[in-house]
Amino acid sequence: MSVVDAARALVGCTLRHGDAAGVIVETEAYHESEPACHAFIGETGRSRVLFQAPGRLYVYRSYGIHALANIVVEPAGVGAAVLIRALEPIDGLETMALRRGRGEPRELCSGPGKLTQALGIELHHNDTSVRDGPVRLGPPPRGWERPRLVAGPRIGITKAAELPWRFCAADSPHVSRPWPPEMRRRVAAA
DNA sequence: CATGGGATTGACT
DNA sequence: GTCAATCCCATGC
Repeated sequence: MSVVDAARALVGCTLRHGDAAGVIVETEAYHESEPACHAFIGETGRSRVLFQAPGRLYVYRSYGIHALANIVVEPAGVGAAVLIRALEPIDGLETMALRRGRGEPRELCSGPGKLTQALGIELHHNDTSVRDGPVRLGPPPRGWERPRLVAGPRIGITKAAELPWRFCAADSPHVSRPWPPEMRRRVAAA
């Protein structure tokens, strides 16, 4: 599966660490062929995990402060991953609130740095498995309707900023940054 | 070994 | 709207 298809398909799936869990409502795709991806420069100490077989967790420190979580996709040898940018909290909200220092549900996981803090994902989770490891990817919750998706440019990057590789659950109040309705482009749910 | 940049957030004007 | 915090890593000397 291409990393862009994977980014679409991951919206609606669940991410869990211990008792804290949420439904993914926002993702971005990163691929070695474009310069915003950490794998663009090739396989280095940092990007090594991106070239692993699918299903590894790639965690790195951003701006010296935040840990950002990605799920590695594409076959081994191809550097690509999906950044998890926002969750709708569904479990362990009290734990999340303690870690975040604030309790409003929309402030718990509505950003890539916020959700890792809320779930307790740290750098030592880098290169663990999302199937067997402490941080696990799961199917959509029972009875959960697959959301309509909207696509747009990725947030906060300076290179390859034109690619519409950001995917959000339409109208979710838990996305990191909504964009105006006239800028939205509908895409088919994967 | 020194330096610069960054897939962010929260506080402040 | 602006801006600082803060650290890992890649690069260059």
